[in-house]
Amino acid sequence: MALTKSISRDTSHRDTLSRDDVRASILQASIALMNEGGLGALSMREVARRAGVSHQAPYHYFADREAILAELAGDGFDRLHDYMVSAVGLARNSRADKNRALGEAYIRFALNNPEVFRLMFRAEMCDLSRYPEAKAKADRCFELVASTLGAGTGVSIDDKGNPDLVPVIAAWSAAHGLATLMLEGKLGEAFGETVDQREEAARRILAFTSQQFSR
Amino acid sequence: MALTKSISRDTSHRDTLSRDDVRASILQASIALMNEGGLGALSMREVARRAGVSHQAPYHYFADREAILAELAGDGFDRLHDYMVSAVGLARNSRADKNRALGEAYIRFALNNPEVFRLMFRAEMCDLSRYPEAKAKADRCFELVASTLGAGTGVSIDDKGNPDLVPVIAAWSAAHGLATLMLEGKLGEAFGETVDQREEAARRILAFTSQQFSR
DNA sequence: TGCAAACGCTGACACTGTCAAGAAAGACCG
DNA sequence: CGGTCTTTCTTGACAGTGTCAGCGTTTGCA
Repeated sequence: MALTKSISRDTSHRDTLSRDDVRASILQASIALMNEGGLGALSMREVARRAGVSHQAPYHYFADREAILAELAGDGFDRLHDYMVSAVGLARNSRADKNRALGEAYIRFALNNPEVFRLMFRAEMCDLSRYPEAKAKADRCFELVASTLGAGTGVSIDDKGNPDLVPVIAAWSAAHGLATLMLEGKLGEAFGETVDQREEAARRILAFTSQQFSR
Repeated sequence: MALTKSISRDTSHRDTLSRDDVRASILQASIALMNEGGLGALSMREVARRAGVSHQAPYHYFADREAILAELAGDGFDRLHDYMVSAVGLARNSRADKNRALGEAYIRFALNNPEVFRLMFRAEMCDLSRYPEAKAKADRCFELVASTLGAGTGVSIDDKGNPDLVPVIAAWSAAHGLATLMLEGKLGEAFGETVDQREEAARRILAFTSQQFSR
């Protein structure tokens, strides 16, 4: 993960901060701000203040605000990937179980990391096409979803040789929509206030959906 | 609709703008800005500039920026309601047809009004609990969804006398997730670039979903 | 050693949302 | 009619933002 990478020139004997240290502290301050006050509270100047550098220093590491957001989004996709991989790995061997585990992991990630989830799925926050690294991490997530769900729904090949993504997208949409609606509070408080209660509610709804989708 | 209401004190003999005219022009400028440059481009000062008033005038009609957004969101929910009502009315009598028409209308609205759709479903944009009028309009949409889909999936009543919303939310999530993913460009360009092409793709996916949901 | 690049700072600019205070104009009341 | 109150709208200010420019200092390398 970008935050903890320690590959750097050996500058540990110096008492000043190494390049990577500064970069890491900028990212760490960004994450803290995002989690405390939402994406709106993530300002370049406040980030710099928290990182203990001048308001201009972050520009030596990131071209602009969007570049920081892209880095955070990339990390988010990596972590979502972890969530999903381990959930699918733990699930029993049945395809239906793996599919449900995938959806549950997706929603668990969203509820536990609301701000970064918003960031990851909002086009105007960072245009991923301008940040190939982050885009690759996003694509990796999509491919995991497609290969897991695709295997489960028996993806067919159309006459052009492309796999039929319709069932994959349908199932992904169901999980993504549920995550989004819960995150934005559009389902009311009927489903509990704690994250645990909301996860349990999401599980029930997801169970219904995946039951419908399994024939 | 708030934009066209003309109930006002009779001040038409004056050559200056009436109160409602100013209010309407502020809202109109807000909508134009939102549609031109996204929600980020909707600033109080630019709105005032476009409406031809001083930068402070809008504060006599709206407490703050959020109040304008709440008004726009309310209008959006009214229009979404119109979309859905007329689509369901036109559909054939079968429950499945009405359900599919509802979902298609939902997505058509989202694709044709992307910015206001984003606004309507983002909690941090305007806290609807602070704007009861807009909240009522949102609730009206949800009730329409619940009554249409509920009738279609045979809503059961739990032991506390509450209807079982699980199937309703599951179906709503599927449509909402698809709308969101398409809107934010997360499904790639594989589904076409024009709104028409994307609507057609959405119809195919929605058709698959509703087929799965109908037993 | 010398030099160029990387790094970090201060200062400035245009922009934002919003508070404060005042001016103009209509409404209400004696 | 005169006086006062309220609404409407103004200009001015303040703190905050993202980011460009310019200037030192440090670093890595030839």
